[in-house]
Amino acid sequence: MSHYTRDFEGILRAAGYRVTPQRIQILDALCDEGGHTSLAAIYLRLQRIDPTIDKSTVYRALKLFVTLGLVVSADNGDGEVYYEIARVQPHHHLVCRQCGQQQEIDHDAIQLMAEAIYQQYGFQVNTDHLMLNGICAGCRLPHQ
Amino acid sequence: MSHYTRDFEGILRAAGYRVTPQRIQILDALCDEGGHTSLAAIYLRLQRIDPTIDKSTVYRALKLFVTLGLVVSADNGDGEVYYEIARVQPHHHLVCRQCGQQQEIDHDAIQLMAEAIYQQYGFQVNTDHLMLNGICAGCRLPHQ
DNA sequence: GTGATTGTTGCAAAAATTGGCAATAAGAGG
DNA sequence: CCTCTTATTGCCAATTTTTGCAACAATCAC
Repeated sequence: MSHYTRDFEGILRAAGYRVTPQRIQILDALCDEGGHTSLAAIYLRLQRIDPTIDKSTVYRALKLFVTLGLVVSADNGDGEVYYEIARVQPHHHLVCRQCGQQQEIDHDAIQLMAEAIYQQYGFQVNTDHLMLNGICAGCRLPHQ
Repeated sequence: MSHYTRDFEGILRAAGYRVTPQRIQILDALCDEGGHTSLAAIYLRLQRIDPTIDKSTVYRALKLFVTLGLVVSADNGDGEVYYEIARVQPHHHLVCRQCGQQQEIDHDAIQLMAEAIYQQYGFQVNTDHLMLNGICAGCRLPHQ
């Protein structure tokens, strides 16, 4: 599976975990779905490929991937948790409270904050994937 | 109940919601527990005061308080979600991945980031209560 | 390959969270 | 104070998420 951005199998093995077809399929599903994907969507997709995969396996795999940093999870605010393959260069999202639209931003602004915190508190922040709420420019300004 | 930092009842009423004994008791529990409190802890405490309060009522009340901004919720990373009375001056937490210790920080560093994002994207971030993971100074340095 | 070791899986049961609904009670208006 | 309106509650059922465990299979040593 060459569409992975990282050597997931190697990372799994290096951490002492096993590479199973279920885990590979779950990673594949995450990759193919592209952007943010919910657990329900992943499970549905897997069902079509291999109906014997249990939902608890998906839960466990996703939790493992998140703790390993392979996958990044975020709560959209609508209650559902979304999962996404972690990129090498982390990025973040601005979610508008008004229109619900999401905007990706890069790491720069976050990096600034992380450095300030490091200076002040000696704490090394690991900001993989932030989800920031607020009001986007379009909604903030009265439409003219 | 004068130990509230804000006029919760007024805020509830102003938003068209009713002030019920259940909601007051849940707010009291949040206040008295001080720092971060889990839903389970709140429910346990309420049971001793009034065993007729249903768990679903606690879920609903907490969800309402969060959307109203009266209460702030954060995922510690250990799976459990924690709730806390929102302060007027928002603050944030640094959670160490190694030792699990939490450190409170004030809004300054976050404010900086929010301003940078506003400058660059026109997006007005609403950062009520952030939970940042990383490595604290004690764990990062080899103990000497 | 073959066998041993042990992490993983699927299943089922348990626990947590959410949703529907009739009865109740908070708030408004007399 | 009484009545009316309707948000809220408690109860129950449905749904989602987690957990325990025996069978299975990935990995390693040979």
